[in-house]
Amino acid sequence: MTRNPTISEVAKASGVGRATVARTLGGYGYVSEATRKRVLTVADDLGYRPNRLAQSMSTGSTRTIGLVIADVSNPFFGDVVRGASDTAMANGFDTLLVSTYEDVGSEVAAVKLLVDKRVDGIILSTAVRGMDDIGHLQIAEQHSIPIVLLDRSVPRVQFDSVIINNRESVRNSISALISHGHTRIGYAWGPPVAERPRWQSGLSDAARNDLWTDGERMMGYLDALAGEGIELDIDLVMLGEKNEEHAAAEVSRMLGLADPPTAFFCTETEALTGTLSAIREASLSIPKDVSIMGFDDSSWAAVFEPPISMIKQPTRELGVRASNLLLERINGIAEDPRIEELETEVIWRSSIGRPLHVEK
Amino acid sequence: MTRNPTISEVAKASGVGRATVARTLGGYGYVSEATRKRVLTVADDLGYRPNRLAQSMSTGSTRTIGLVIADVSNPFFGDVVRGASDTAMANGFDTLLVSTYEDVGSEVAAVKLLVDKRVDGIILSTAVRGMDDIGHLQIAEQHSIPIVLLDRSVPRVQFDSVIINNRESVRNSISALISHGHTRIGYAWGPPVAERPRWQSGLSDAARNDLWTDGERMMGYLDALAGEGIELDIDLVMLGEKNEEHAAAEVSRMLGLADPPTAFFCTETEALTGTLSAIREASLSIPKDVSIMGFDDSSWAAVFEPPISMIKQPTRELGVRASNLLLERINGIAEDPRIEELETEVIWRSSIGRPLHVEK
DNA sequence: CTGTTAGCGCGTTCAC
DNA sequence: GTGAACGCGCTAACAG
Repeated sequence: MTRNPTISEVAKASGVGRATVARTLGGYGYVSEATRKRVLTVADDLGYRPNRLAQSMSTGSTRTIGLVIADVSNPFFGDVVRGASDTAMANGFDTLLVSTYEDVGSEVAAVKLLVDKRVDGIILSTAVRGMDDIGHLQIAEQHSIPIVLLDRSVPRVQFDSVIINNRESVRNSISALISHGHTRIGYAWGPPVAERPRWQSGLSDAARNDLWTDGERMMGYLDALAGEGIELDIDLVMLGEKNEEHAAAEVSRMLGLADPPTAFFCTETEALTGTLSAIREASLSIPKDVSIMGFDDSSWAAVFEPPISMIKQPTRELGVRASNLLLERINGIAEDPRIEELETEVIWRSSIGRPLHVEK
Repeated sequence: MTRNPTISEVAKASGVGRATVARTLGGYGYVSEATRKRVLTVADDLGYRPNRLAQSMSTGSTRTIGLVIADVSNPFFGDVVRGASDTAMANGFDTLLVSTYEDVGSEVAAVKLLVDKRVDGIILSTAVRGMDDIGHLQIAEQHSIPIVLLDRSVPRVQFDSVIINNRESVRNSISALISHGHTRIGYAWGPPVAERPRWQSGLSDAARNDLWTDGERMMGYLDALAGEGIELDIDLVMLGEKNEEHAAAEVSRMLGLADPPTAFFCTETEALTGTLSAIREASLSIPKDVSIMGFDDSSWAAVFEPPISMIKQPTRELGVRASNLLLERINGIAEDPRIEELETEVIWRSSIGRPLHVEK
């Protein structure tokens, strides 16, 4: 009848000491079978529920991991979260989720909060780029809370990371487009304008290495062009805001060029829908007039008319791996930081053809 | 240099009592400006971080809410989670997320866990149907942890709930299809077979009222048919497993009937892609041969050929409202349980036409 | 204004 | 086998 029976109420009600109750309920130490039974039934009758907060206070472990990502409502992250939290849960951990919307300030606040809540570890898809401050990562480290980086690494520091072979997969796909005869390939979307000097020519690979997912993909595009001796035409790269509307506008712009693209490579789902929208608007047909290739396979891509070729990421697996790395760290398996690079898979469908007017 | 400076280490280092430090750091009570400054800088130098666990232990509040849903990787829930957790975070709460995959056992475990972790409230998209046990909801109640039901209510008990006007929106859309001349309307997908006797004729509305999202939608379908004097043909309803493959198989089956459907209503995204896949397979064209209507608008539906008509739910708003209701409860605003029913919006696109062979 | 002290609920050592 | 007692870090009375 009391509202939140504690361990000592159970003790009182069953006529034993608190420690005995703690032992039976905790399943450790010696307890006579008789009293064990009794305590158990009494606890059940009283509706006893252990207070995990108090447990955490004395054990120093919350059995909770923090998951900091850009945006849960983005299908990519939705799948990542699923993989990560399922794996965590299967190991007795639950997950505190925070979305940062690519805002470094929010990320810093989130990590601090998670540290304060004493999570046992953090999986982080960081918003940090280039030379941004990483004090929050150090705070976690200082509290010996392990961090695993997901989808985006921070080359300056060594953390366990799980990433995708972005650069290589884009390079290969673009090369394939080129071997189909395309030389004018529109690209939606590119990295932030602020990073432009970094991926454009004149930088060492080492400097370029401190790039993000989008930077990596852009590098793949550049690699492929360079490999085939095609010069970069910056007019074919979408810069600026990253949303469907802007993608549509930029693709429209490109289609209006004197020498328009005969193919488009889209690095995200929204970039793809924006592109498709612009192509639709221009009454062009795929793949007769333009070829299309996207990133992140979705079920609708297969039923689209025509079905769209996609680079498919092992999205859920990304989360699973991150959780596993984190759990190993939490369990004190202290090796050197590991970086796992997962492979993408290209799903060829009929959205790719030969350009109408092959350049001489 | 010590690893996790506590409040008393800060006290020692700044030559004052623990309480004074607690007051300055906690920002309550009186502290002279001079000592305040000193304590603050000392705390900063030491890299002091409050232990939220300890705080929660003494205040009895964790500033955390639990969010129990079916599946984060489902775009619908992804958006719900976004709305709910953003709203919570804006109010200083973070969210513990658990997916149940529609398994009641997982749900029960999740709720118990959240209770044990002493979350301040729970938002629950329950897997409970019909007369399933709801002991876990009572456990939470007993610990005076408020619960807000989301997307699915449990009519037997009174909880704050945020739901969609499923029945009405489906009824209206089906009626519209009928007024276009369709009388054979395929339905993918229906409620579990086990519930069949409940939504089929012969039951009072009260009994039917204890249905789920899918049951509600099915009722809308039945309402519309009944309103136009069309008899239910159970062959036009997809039952059984709920996934894309089975949807495709069922739609193929329906298309093979002597008197096949001239329109399809799809209650979920996967049901829709499965349906589109089957239609593609059969080389039928939309809307000439068959009309299509879906639930849950997605960005690709607008760029599809032809663009697909959709019932759009205020998905994110669902999460926002749930959070707001929960926060009000947490803040002790104790009114009677409220049920908020949100409106859907129908987005008419060109996937709907007149049937080729109008029934006489 | 400031320091002392008693909890919060549980894990755990150490005698009995 | 079992119970008493201390500590985890912090909040909140209560004296001074």
